[in-house]
Amino acid sequence: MDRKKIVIIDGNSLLFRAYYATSYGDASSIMRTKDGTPTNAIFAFANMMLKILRQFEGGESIFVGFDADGKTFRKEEFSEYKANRKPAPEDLCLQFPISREFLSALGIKCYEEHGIEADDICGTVAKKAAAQGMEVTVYTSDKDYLQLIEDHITVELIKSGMSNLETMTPASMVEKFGFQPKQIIDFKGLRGDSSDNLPGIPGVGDKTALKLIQEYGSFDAIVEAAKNGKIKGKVGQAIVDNEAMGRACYRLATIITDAEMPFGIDELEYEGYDFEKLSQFCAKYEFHQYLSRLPEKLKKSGGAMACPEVETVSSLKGISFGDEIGLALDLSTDAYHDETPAGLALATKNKIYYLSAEDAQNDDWLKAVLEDEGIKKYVYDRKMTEVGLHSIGLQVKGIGFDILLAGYLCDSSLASTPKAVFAFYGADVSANSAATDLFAVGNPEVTGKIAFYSLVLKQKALKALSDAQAKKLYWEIEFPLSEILTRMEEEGFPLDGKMLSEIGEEFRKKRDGLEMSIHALAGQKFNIASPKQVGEILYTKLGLPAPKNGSTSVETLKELIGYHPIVEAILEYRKYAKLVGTYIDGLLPHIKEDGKIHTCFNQAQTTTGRLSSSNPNLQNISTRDEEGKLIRKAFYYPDRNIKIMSLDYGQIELRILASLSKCQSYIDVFAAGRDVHEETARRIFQIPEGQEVPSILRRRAKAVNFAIIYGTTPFGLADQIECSPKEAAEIIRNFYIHYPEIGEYLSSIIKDVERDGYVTTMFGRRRYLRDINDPVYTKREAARRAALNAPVQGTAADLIKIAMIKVDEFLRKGEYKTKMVLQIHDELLFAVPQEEVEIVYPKIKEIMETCIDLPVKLDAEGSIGSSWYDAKD
DNA sequence: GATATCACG
DNA sequence: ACGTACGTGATATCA
Repeated sequence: MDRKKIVIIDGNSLLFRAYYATSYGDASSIMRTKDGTPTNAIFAFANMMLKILRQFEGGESIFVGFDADGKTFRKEEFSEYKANRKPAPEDLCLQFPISREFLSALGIKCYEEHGIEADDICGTVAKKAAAQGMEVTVYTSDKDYLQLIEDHITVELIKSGMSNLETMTPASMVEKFGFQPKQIIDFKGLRGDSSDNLPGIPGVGDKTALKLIQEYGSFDAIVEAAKNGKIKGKVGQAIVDNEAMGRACYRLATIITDAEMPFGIDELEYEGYDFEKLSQFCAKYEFHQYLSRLPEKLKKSGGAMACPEVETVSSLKGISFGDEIGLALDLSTDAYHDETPAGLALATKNKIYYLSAEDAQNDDWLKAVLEDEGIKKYVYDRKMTEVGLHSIGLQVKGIGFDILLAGYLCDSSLASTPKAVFAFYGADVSANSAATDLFAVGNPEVTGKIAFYSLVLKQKALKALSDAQAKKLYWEIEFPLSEILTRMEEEGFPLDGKMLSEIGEEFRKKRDGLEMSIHALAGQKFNIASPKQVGEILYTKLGLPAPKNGSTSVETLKELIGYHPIVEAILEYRKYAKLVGTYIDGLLPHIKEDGKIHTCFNQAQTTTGRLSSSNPNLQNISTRDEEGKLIRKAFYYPDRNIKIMSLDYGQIELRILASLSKCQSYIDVFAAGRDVHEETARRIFQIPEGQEVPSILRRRAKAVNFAIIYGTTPFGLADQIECSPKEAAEIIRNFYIHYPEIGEYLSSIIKDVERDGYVTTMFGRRRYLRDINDPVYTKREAARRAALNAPVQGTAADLIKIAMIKVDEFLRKGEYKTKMVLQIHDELLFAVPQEEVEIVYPKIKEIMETCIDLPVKLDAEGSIGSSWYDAKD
């Protein structure tokens, strides 16, 4: 019977080799990630592992031994031991901990222990494994290991570079060295080892040592012979004189093979790599090709989740389902309002059925299943599923779980793709299966997989929600909201393409006129849309003072107004080009036959809990610029009886900050209905009660309030309000003196994120900040600022979502014709028949202001108009 | 596909 | 000495 195989690796030895093999004598140009972390040794090390793992056929074991830092028993015994060694380069040291991370992701066990070295650990494992009947291969570049060689222990000696290996067996040992493996120790006792700073017997070199060993066999016998005068001359005398040193070198060169190990050999069998962990590792360290090079079969299987075959059927006639199925559409994810699904899949735990859209539309059995509320449908992206089914005339009831939303609540930074979400729950979502691209339209296999995983991962997803303390958020906010968003998207928002084009013509004329003037001013034609060419004209040709980063952004250009008339012209050109490109030509193709825009409200996109809007984005339609705002005139209901009503929360984030921090003076400002920026100005700039607040100070105070919410540093604030960082720091200090609870609250957030790695909103929504302890200052600081902002922005997002649910409930219960149509973070838009305005406006305002219980007063104000433009003050 | 710019809260 | 406001999406250029 074949012996089971085990591969043992001297981690330190390999990493050293890997480092020097890939630094090419020039440490400054080694491979690094974008942020500067050196990765060359890890990369070469990983390739070596790949080479080894590729030979695995199943049932092999693998283990890596490392040196721990600090003292070893050898150093204790002989202070000169390895004293000649230069410390490892810093770029290599930085990679030692990464190697542990890598091995963990790869599912390879490693071990290190204070007091002993990697060779003692590897030696012990090797001997134990061999004694248990395994075939052992040890990878190292350290020749000391050769003493371990025996019948079932082979050493792969790594020579120059990384790929050059020399296989050492008992036979090849004798052939190469002229003695047995064990005798390496005797050899070292005599000859010493300059690399470990072991002197051995002075005057005894390779040849003499070899001769003596061949003649006498062992170090002991040689000493004995020398003492008896059998070894003549200087050599014999040197052996006698230096016996103690020789014995010490002998001991030091001896690898310990009976060290204590807290694990058994049977625990080292390779069980495969953790796909998710490894893909995160590869992303983090930018090893973009690595995963695809690993053999598929080495992936740790996701348990009992092998995906059954997909059977394409034309009808569900004769097929019965239990009370739970997975359901998925064959529909591309970012265009579900533009296209209809090619088909759909229904999954049970052991069977998947696929129907083309056409067959589905004509199949009464399918309709019965879809409309049976008792059959719970588990889906990935409930909103898209419903919209897609409706688009081919199918109704669905009993959608019981949306794994996309569940994944989002567990980790808001999770990509909203089936692949990322299923992988998050431990599914095997390899890219190299037959179906390459998840969500490729017209692909029954992929659609089937999505249906299947949506079904079988539901329990895990529920458990994860529970662990993340996000069950309430899920069942009371996100899941009910997804149904509301479905209706909002399907309802759409009217846009008059003809009127939009007319408005656009004005913009186009102005843009084209400006283009002519700019070319005239520059004395040449160039592409004004190209920042590169603009920079060349401004900073090279016209000699305007160039900023050090070469930027041509608004902020930069505004500084340059007055140097040359071309600057203002470019700014204006940019404005009209943006309006035409994004809001005229960009919106027109999105108008559907019903004269409406059907945006997509992405519910699992932002890291803070906000929604986002896309295809097209209706959350960034111009309003600050007067001309840009004209775009909003084209959004109106052709039925002039239907008005557009907007209600928005005033100062929502500051109110939430006041609540979260329980800052009484801030709460009081809102309770009294005062202008918060003015009040802040009064306090931090000490303006007496009776005196008016100068507008410049109100502006500054407003910037300070924002700075607090955004976690700004004095430098950032200084930049905003154009003062010195010193003054800005003084202002911020002053702010915290007047609002101490806010300072304490923000400090507690930092403590939270440093301890937990995440922060939470008032409703428990988490945001993980994985960079919070990153060694790179800018990354760490960015994470800090995001941590300070996330609870505020996220709580505001929770709040308006709750308001939406309650407003929707009110409108439906009262059977109003009023429809909620858009959400823009702190604002809700409604289509309201004139006759309902008087009833719904005050009621919705009330719901928005009272839907959650806070120590601070909330304020929702609204306006109504015939167009979106007119529904604004 | 990455980068710069700019629209919104 | 560094580099410095949070969260989005769409468009154009350029490699």
